[in-house]
Amino acid sequence: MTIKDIAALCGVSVSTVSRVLNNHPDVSAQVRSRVMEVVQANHYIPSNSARDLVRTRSDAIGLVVRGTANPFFAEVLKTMEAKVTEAGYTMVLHQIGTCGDELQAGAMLERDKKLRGLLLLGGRSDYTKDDVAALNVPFVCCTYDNSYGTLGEEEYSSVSIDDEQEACRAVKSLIGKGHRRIAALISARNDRSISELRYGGYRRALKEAGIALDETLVEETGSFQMPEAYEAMERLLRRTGEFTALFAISDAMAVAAIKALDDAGRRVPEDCSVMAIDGITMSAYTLPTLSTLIQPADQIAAEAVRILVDRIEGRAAGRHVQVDTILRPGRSVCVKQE
Amino acid sequence: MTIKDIAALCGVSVSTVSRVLNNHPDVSAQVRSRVMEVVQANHYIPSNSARDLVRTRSDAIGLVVRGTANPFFAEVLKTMEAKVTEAGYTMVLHQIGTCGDELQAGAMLERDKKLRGLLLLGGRSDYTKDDVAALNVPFVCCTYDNSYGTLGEEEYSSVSIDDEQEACRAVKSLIGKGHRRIAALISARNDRSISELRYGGYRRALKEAGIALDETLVEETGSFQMPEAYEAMERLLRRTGEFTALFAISDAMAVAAIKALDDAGRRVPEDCSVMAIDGITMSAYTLPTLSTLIQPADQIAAEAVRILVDRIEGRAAGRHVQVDTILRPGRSVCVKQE
DNA sequence: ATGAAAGCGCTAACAA
DNA sequence: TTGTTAGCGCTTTCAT
Repeated sequence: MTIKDIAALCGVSVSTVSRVLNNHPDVSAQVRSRVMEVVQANHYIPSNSARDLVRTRSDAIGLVVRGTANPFFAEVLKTMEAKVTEAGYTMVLHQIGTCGDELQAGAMLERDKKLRGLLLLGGRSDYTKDDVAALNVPFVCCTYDNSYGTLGEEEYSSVSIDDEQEACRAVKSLIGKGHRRIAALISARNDRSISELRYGGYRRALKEAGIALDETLVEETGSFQMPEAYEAMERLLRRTGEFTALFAISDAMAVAAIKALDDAGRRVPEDCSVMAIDGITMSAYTLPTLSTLIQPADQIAAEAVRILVDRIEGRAAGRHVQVDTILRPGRSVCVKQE
Repeated sequence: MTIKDIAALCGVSVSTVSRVLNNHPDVSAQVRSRVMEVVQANHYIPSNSARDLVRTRSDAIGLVVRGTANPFFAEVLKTMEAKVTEAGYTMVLHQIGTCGDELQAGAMLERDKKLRGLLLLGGRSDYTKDDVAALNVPFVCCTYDNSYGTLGEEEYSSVSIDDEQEACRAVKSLIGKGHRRIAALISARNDRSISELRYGGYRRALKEAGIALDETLVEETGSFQMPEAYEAMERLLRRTGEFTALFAISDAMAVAAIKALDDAGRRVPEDCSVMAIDGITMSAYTLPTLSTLIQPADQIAAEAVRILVDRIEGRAAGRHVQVDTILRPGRSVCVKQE
């Protein structure tokens, strides 16, 4: 069933049908309702391929999300959609797996949907100049920047928290409670991800407090999933129990770690305080509730859209915004017991 | 940059470039590498719109997922993708919001991507004949069936758990531990969703045990989110404390309820046992770990793909499979205390 | 092994 | 207000 069939069925031309379908004003009410009737009756749906192909320009902003599982992204996404609409654009969402290439996906979307700009959520931090050459529209990296890459400040935009700084703050809050033996649960020491940045903050906090780094207190999970975090925590506890606090680079990992501690007979926070970064909804409903630094999803989303729209409309060059986290006190941290 | 530009740049015809891009055999190695070179150098990406438009048939199976937030869907999705590939098809994923229309989205995908079949994950349970008339390929409803609709058994396929039956089983397990005052946390009594089905199972379990239904023990959350579940539990506790066990229709709701109970000074499971249905990863890492009936994601996914492929290849009519849940014992249930 | 040309379904000039 | 028509970028016969 094509637009031609509908036209024939109605006894009008394809352009008239097209006009009805696209809400163009100059169609008589009679013809309009007759066409709609036939469209409904035949369950006709226009081909987006044909539409996209013929349209030379759209008001679409693309959002490429990497990693479906991340609950934090769901919140960001919601606000982004609202802000994009508010700015008079439409949003085209595209999800890819953890191993997908967000720049390639973005380039395809740009091509197919004639995008005006691109929002990248949860991507890699090591783009090269050649990588981004595939993109011909402005783009904003959300929740990460190009810390490990070769891009100049002017060549892209970003909105994120200062991962190193905030991790440092989290660990210092633990130190402020009298803790000096502080373990760390990270995904990997050198994976060019957020983990590496936050691990750096952990090390700086210790250093600035005059505490020597003890590598036996650091455990790598190899992923951001709860089962792996639980197992890593078991390994750490098997190796040493010599710590009174734990810093985890994500909420999900912290919650799994709390269970591992509990299973090993160590109460949280009495025997071990636990502090994390993320601030997802779930960790506010677990027992004990998690003490964490919240990444402000709404603010990140709003800022990202604002920057992108500014760039699209020619009002700005590459801009880089770092938003502050907000401390969400839970019940997983207490002052060091004697 | 179009295929024409690439052709011109290489000094060959568009058909030759097309052949290279689609890995057709009859192109000389020389020409092939030259074309690839130019494609790379110019970051050329073919237009999917144009491709989809001209292709009359594909090997694509569409998957429409309703509700991004659901962590259970992520697991199902993964297995589905694997099974679809294994069967020699490619998968096209399309996510829609909770308020989106999965049948309309499916029909669009079918049109655009020339689908051979459709997998529906997390949709409504009340399709009418006219609703599904928009679909011209076989489809399988996953995690739900058409309990409230008007479809005949032959008109569609489904893979799900028996929600009423499994809820009944969950509540009976509580009764088996000596509980008779069992509260229920549901999303709504009559929302034509899984909640209504599971609430029916709750009522039947009570009835078959000779326990009168006490509506004051039933609380509606109005959503499947944790904050709403927590608030609903607070309302319930404010109204009455007269129960020794709680049945929640989902894991996430149960975890939030446990916190509400804890905040009200009621220990789980000593003062109140909690039992749910879902079996998501998260609830195995909260304290106390949740006792729940697991929906076997892998099995549901595998079964759904198998049925769909059978239908596509003409080997079967509408088929309806109900898979059993698996009890995952946690620490949230114990025998009734005196 | 390569090229020429038709046409997928639609929108948007341009005509009438 | 309505119809005619030229492409959008690509794949695919059919020639060569």
